[in-house]
Amino acid sequence: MSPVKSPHGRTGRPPRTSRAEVLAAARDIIDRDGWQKLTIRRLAAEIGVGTMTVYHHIRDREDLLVQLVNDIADQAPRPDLPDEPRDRIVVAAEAIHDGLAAHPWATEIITTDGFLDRLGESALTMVETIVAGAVDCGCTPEQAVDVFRGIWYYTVGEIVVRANSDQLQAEMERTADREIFFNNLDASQQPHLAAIGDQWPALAARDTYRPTLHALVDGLLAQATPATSDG
Amino acid sequence: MSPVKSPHGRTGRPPRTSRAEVLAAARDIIDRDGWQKLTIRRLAAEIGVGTMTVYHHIRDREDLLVQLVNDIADQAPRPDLPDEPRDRIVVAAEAIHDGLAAHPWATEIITTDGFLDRLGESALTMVETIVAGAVDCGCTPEQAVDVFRGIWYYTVGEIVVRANSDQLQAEMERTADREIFFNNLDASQQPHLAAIGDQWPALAARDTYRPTLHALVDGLLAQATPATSDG
DNA sequence: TCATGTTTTCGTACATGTATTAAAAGTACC
DNA sequence: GGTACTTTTAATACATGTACGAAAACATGA
Repeated sequence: MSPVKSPHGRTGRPPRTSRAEVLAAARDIIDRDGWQKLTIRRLAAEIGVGTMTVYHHIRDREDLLVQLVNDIADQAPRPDLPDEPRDRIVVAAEAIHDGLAAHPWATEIITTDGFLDRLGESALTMVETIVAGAVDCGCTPEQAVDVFRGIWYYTVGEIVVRANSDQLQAEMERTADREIFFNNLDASQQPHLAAIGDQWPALAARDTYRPTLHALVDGLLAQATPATSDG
Repeated sequence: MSPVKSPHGRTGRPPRTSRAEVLAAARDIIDRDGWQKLTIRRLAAEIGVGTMTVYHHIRDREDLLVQLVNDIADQAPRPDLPDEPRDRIVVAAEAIHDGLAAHPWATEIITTDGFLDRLGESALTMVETIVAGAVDCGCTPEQAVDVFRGIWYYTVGEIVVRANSDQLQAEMERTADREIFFNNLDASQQPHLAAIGDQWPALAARDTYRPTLHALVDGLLAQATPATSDG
C-alpha cells in the first residue's frame, strides 16, 4: 500500500540544489582554477551546501567528471562528414580526440572508468560513425568493432600520455629541473637514442595525432579487406 | 671545510631499513592482496617502521610504483629479435606490452607519470630497438620517433582501457549489474551499434593487440617511406 | 670526552574522498 | 491541524597521502 503515490507532481522535501547546479559549479571551478582544484568539499562550499549533499546528486567524484564530459560531448559541434567512408572514420576519430583533448581533466575519466559504457548520445554517434564507415569500407561487423577499438586505444593513449607530459613539462619549467632527459643513456647501448639526445623532448612535443591516425586507419582497413577493390 | 668526509664508509645514523626491503615488502603486499591494498601506512607497518620512514626511500607513492615497474622490466626476458627490421619493431612492442599488461597496477604509473623519463635500462633497450628498426626501414630519425610514439600511444591506450574494462567486468559479475550495455541505443540513430548489440562486450573482450599493432606498424612505415624499395 | 655535522627515523597535522546515520524539511491524506 | 511518509541535508568518522620538523643515532675532529 503506497500511502503516497505522488499523483500529480512529486512528494517529499523539495531539493535546494539540483544536479545541473552542481555540474555548473564544478565547471566554474575547473575553468577558474583548473581541474586539480576541484574537490568535493570546495564544490559544496561554492554552492553553499554541506559536503555530503553533493553526493546526493553524484555517485562519487568520478561520476561527476563523467557527467561533465558527457555534457561537453553533447555541446560539441558535430563535424561535417565527407563522402568517403575512410574519411568519415578519420573525421569522427578526430572529433572524439579533439573533444577530449580540449579538457585535460578528461584524462582522469578515461583512465578511471570503463567510460564507453556511460557515453551519452553525441559520443555514441561518433562511435556509430566509425563502425559504419568501417562496414562501408568492406569490413565485417567484427572487423568494424576492431577498427573502432584500435582507434579508441590509440586515441586514449595519445591523450593520456600527452596530458601528463604537458603537466610534467609545466612543472619542469617551474622548478628548473631540466636536462635530465636521456642524459644517462649509453651511446654504445642505445646509439639511435643517443643520437637523438636532447632533441627528443622537442620531437615528442609535436602533435602527430592526425598523421598517425591516418596510418592506423589505412593499416586497419588494408588488413581487414585485403582484396577489396570495387569500382 | 667539510668536517665529515666519510673517508672509509658512511656517516650519519645507520639505516634500519633499505630501499630494497621497501620494494620487496611492496611487492609482497601486491602479490598477496592486490595492488589496491598497497598503502604507505600498511607498507610501513609491514616492515615495522613509522609511516614517514618509508618516504625516505621513495619520493612518493607513485615513485614507489615506478621503481617496482622498472624492477620488473629489468627482470623481464629479452625477446629474441628477428632479422627483418619491421618484425623487430613488432617484437619489441609486444615485449613492452606484455611486460606492462602482466601487472595491472602498472596502469597507474603509465597514466600518472611522464614515465618515459624514468625508464630503466631494459625498457630503454626496447625503445632503442623500435627506433633502430624504423631507421633500418628507411625512416629518418624524426620519423622513427614518430613511429615509436604511435606505437607507445596505442600500447598505453590498450593497457589502460583493458585494465579498467577487466576491473569493471569483475565488478559487474559480482554485483549482477549486467545488461546495461548499449541497451539504451536507438536503432534508427545507431543502426550498426544496435545490430551488434549484446555482442559488443564479447567482441571487445577479445585480445586484438597484436593484429592491430601489425596494422599500425605497416601503416606507419608505408607512410614514412612511400617510395622506398631497395634491392 | 664533547661538540659538530650527517643521515635516518617518526610523531603530528592537514587535506581529501567517502560511508554512516540521524536530523530537518517538505507533501499528502485524515 | 496532525500524522505518516519521502526526500534532502549535514555532522561525524575513518582511511589515505604527505608536508613539516624535531629527535635519534652514528662518525669524526677537537
